[in-house]
Amino acid sequence: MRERPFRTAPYTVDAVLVTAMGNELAILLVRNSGERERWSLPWRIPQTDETFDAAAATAAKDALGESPTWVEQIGAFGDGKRHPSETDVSVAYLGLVPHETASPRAGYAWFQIVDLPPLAPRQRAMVEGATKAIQSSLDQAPIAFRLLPAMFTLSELQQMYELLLGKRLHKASFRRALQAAWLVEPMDEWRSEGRGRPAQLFRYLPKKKRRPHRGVRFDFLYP
Amino acid sequence: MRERPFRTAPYTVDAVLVTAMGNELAILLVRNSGERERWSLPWRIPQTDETFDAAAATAAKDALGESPTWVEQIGAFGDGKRHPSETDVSVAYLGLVPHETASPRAGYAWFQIVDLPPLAPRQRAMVEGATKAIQSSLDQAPIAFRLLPAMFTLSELQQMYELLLGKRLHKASFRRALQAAWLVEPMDEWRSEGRGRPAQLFRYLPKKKRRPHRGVRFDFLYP
DNA sequence: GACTTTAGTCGCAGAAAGTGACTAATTCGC
DNA sequence: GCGAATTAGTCACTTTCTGCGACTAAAGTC
Repeated sequence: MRERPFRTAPYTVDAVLVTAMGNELAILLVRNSGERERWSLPWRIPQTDETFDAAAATAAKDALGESPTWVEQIGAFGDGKRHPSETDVSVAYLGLVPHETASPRAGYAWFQIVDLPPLAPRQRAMVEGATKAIQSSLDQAPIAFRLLPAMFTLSELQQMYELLLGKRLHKASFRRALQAAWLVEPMDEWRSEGRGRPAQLFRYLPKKKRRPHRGVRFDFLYP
Repeated sequence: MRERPFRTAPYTVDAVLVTAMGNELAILLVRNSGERERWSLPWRIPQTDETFDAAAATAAKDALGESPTWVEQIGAFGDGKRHPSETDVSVAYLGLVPHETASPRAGYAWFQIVDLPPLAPRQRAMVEGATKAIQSSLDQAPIAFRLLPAMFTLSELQQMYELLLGKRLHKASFRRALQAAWLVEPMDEWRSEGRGRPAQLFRYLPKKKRRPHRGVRFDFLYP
């Protein structure tokens, strides 16, 4: 922590906006004004009486024009690591965005998470925190569903889980577990993807309508 | 957020120190100086160049003379809710303490979590955040083990899980799952608890020595 | 119309979980 | 000293769940 008088709120709210692009997770970065090829997470200094959550939502909307489908605080970061804003503390948020509805505004761009440009140390820590948060709440929260559009095929859902878990799943087992967990509801619509039999569309089942069931465990992996 | 110049670091680090007392979880509070029956979480304003983690550890040591066996940040709290320190932001930490080694210093006392005295709104939010963090990482992190002394009997471990999960477990299933998960290692010691057959002591198995295994799921409940 | 491609289901074999009854080792009451 | 009570620990049976290959279904391609 540096010693100096604080003239404005001495912390930022930073958004780690995540989407699934191709077969990788991607994160939204914004080009630093002035510097040619320096990028950073979208961040914002909360206004008077603006909550953290609101500041994160605003940062996301500035970047994408849309609100994320899932927003979750992942912690406070500081501990001496540098940040573009020069503040001492940053509150980090994870935001999930379906790739379909996610067109970045000018100056913003998606970067695959495995191939990020250099970031300030504190922001790199926040990205790592976000990926950990995704991993750890994958079977507690509807992470996969929030990265998909409202309606999706079961194959799309399975691919999303395979991406997030980093392993292949067996089709029949995946669907059996899905049914047992009452996570999903069939629609009366089908979508034809060119070749092959058309797939039925499903949507995430709101909690209220669920029957009692056991915890989900997508553990079944392919050899 | 109030508008005013900040003269000191405008945030606190607050510790939610949790232990298992009897058959309930309990939290450590400190009596507010001056006020008769007002209590609050132990908190601390980090010194220059003191990390959050270090500040939380110091707050815990001031309270108990011991470091917690598990320390984990649970997020930043603020959003306009009041706090004894009058700062705008608090970074909350969860600390786990085995009840055996936890003798509070003067002015500090354990309160069962179901029966807390009134707290400032922001601190109440932090307590709720801590209980949520415990629930959600119960099967990812060795929460139960960090609330027990280094050596324990399997009955004690089972009781701890029953406390944390809020449901009864079946003895044979519990032990079978425990074995499959390689979480625990038998010692060459037994402890006689008065009446009944003496119980063998176990300890938490350091990660390195574990064999590959499937995710743990203590799901088996009694009727 | 045969072939390819993707969606979706069936059913078996083996693994794991739920459960009650059993054995083991100690203290307590008499 | 000895049986009852108490707690620890295991066994074996039944039910449920999982891994997985093989199957049927419905579209496009040539």
